[in-house]
Amino acid sequence: MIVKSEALTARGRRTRAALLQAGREAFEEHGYDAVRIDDVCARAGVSHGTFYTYFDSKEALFGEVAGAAVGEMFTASVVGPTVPDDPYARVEAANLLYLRAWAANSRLLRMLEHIATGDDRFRGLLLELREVFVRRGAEGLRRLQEQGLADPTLDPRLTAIMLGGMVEHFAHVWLDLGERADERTAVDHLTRLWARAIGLTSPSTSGPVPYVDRGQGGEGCMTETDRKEDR
Amino acid sequence: MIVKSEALTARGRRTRAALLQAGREAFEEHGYDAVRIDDVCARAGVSHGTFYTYFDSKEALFGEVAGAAVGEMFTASVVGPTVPDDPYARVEAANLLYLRAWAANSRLLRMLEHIATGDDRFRGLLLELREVFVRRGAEGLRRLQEQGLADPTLDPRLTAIMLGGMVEHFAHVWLDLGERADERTAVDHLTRLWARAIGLTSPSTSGPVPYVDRGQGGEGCMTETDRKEDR
Amino acid sequence: MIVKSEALTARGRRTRAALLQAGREAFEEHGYDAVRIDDVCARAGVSHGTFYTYFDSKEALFGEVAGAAVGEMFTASVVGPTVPDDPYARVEAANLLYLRAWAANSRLLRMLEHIATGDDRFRGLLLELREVFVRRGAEGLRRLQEQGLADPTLDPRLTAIMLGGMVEHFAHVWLDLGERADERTAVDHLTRLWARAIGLTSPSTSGPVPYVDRGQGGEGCMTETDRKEDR
Amino acid sequence: MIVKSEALTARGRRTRAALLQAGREAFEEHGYDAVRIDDVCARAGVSHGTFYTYFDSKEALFGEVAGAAVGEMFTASVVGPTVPDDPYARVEAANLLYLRAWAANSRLLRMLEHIATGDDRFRGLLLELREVFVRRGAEGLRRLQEQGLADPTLDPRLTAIMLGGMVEHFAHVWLDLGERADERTAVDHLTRLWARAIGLTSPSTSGPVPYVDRGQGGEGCMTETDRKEDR
DNA sequence: CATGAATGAGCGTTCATTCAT
DNA sequence: CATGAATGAACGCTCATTCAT
Repeated sequence: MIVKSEALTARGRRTRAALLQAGREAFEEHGYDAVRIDDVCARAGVSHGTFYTYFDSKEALFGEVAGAAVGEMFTASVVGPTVPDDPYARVEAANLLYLRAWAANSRLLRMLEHIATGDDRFRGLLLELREVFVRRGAEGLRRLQEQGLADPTLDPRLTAIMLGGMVEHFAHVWLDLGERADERTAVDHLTRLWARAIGLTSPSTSGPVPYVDRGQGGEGCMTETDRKEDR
Repeated sequence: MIVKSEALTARGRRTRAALLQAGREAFEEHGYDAVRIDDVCARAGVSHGTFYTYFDSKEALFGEVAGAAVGEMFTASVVGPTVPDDPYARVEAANLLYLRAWAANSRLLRMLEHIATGDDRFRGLLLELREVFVRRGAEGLRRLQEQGLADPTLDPRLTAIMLGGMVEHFAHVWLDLGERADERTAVDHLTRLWARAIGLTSPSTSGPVPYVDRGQGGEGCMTETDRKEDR
Repeated sequence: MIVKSEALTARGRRTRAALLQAGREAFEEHGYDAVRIDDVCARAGVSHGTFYTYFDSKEALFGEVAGAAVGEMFTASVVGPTVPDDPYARVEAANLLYLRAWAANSRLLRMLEHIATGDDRFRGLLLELREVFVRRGAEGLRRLQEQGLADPTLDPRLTAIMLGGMVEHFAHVWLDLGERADERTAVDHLTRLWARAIGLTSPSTSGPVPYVDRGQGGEGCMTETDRKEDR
Repeated sequence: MIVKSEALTARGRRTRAALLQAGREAFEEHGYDAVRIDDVCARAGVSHGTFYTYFDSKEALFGEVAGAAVGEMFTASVVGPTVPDDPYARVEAANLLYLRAWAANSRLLRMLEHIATGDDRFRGLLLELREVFVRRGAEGLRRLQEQGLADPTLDPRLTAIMLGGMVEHFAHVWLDLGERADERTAVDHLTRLWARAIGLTSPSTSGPVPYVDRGQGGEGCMTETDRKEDR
């Protein structure tokens, strides 16, 4: 994706940034199709023609906006070294970060998915984004498997796609479709499901003790979570 | 959604059906925006003006097409009584059916998601579809919990959304984004992840024995599945 | 050049003809670039959108208009059998017809020349037009040569191009650039120059006796033509 | 045509000359309409805004470019005193020079013709160019008539226009439309046609003896020229 | 003098929808 | 019922020209 941005003066950089910002807001508010170049220009406080000084087309603008969102996803969802080395805690931290990163870019990423359906240039961007997350997840799982902390019979890539998809999809349902849930409960559930799905065995005892039904009984140390009523 | 279909002659019914079928095909092939009324009419073999005898607008046509797809999803994904009463087997059957039902309607459902973003009428249809599946899943889980076969601390609705989302999202990645995987492996993984995530304890011993790491050691009775290499 | 004209109703045919006529007039009056689709539609009494029911583009409209003009040139400039078999008389008749045919299509043909410069589709039309006239002229000359009535050392094609060009160019100067001359004098001069250039020898004595300077004298039976003063 | 060129520094003169040269090249390569001020500036190595320091508009630039081309036509096509006083030889020399002068300015002159159609300022320039050549031709013919070397019944101006047009038009067909011919043959034909058309009688015997059919026979002292086959 | 950012009028084209026949 | 001609609002994009720095 070639970008019109060589040799800009300070003023030019300001205008370009204003258009980019205005574009991002407009796309988020109204969706790709509903956004008119005029809307973006009005919001950025420039005339119609100025837009084309900085972007070749509406599509090009979206390309940059989406690219920025993708970049933010990458950086925002890295589980830093602050988080303790406990696997469960790290999964939990990752889920939390992912939910939040998605929350910040939800609308744009949905748009990217839609546009990518019919445009190979955007399809590339989308697949790249996806691949980074899939790789990261698969790598994490493989390490756990090697440490004997997770079921070694699971295919790392497939599993990463499936469990990563669980989180992503929930984010969509929660944030875009209005499913009511509080963040803490959501992250707690996601993490427990994830951890147990891969058979995660905590080396330490930190984190909620994963449920293991040790027999046919069915009783155990459960606390009733806030049960959600149907709307 | 009011439908223009009262009192049609036989000929009229045939024309209407042709338009509906043509519309469905056109939407699936080219996507909502790219479809022109002309395309639909040409495919149905009627003149441009005739379209408006049967549908109020392009949107109305899509409404019916999407409604039909939703209906198919409902009927296609009911796990029949043929499947044995084993919980694991029923989850597996449900996953297989859901993957296949999605495969048959993938494009239309993605379109419905997209259109629903900006149109409340379609949003209703989408939420209705989602709700049926969520209810069905939550109900199933609650039953297992009551039978002591699944972790009773999980919120049924939240869990159903998350695990259902896992399947749905994987279907999208697999079918729409071209992730390579064979159906058997996919269903196997989805089912194992699902079953273990809820702490499913098979009353019988049918189905792959769920992996349970019974201690700190990490050895156990696992069979190596066809490990998939990264692409 | 594909034409949008299959299966038109009487009404459609009328509208199309109106647009064609309106287009021709507009092009002739204002030139290709200055003509707006709106102008054409207003003149034809239809709305803007209707234009595109019948023509794919402004260029397509011009293609048909130019094609019609070219067709008229062909038919209008055929020296009929009414003209006596005298070579000189036939050349004269041809020149007169050509001048008049050009007069009727001058502006359009100049536009065709201009557009053809940058567009191969129109270049083809232009070359075709030119070729027909060149062939016709070369053929005529060859016949005269075979009859021993014209200089056999002249290359028929080259000569036809040059003398034909003389007439065409004069038509342009006369009609488009406003050079003042009356038709009779113009045709008379063109014909005499043409005839003498190829060494035409009249078999009969009809027509103005071609000037032949039979020595160094320089006297002869000449009538002073209306001498035109410089402007 | 007022020109922005008073009181330029050396640097200014260089910039102006660069723009002029760049403009000429751009016009010749892409045609008036297709040339963007940006193209010219880029080619001249100056910024967009600088253009308007030296020229009032794109049209003004073309005016100067065209003016220069017209000037070159004037100087390039003067038959110098080197050419012997033989009339035929001088006509031949003039034709050759004219063909070559046209070759050097063909594209620009065609553009001038086109633009002059709708712009009176350029129309003036065009008519001036034309008038100079017409005058020159008419004057030459008049001299020959007075010397008794050419048909005195021909209107000098009209004849000059017609025969001059023959040469000019051939140049166009040859150079712009790609008619194949070699220069020598072309000049030979043009000159023979021209000479015989005005009934030129050579005082000397230099040059190809003009074909004169001196009776009804049709034989004569002709030499077969390289006969060109139809393409 | 040079720069290049900003301007904005202008135009070709699309297509869902209406309606006379 | 079917037809298909007519409608017209809407929008992306171009580019010559201006002007503050």
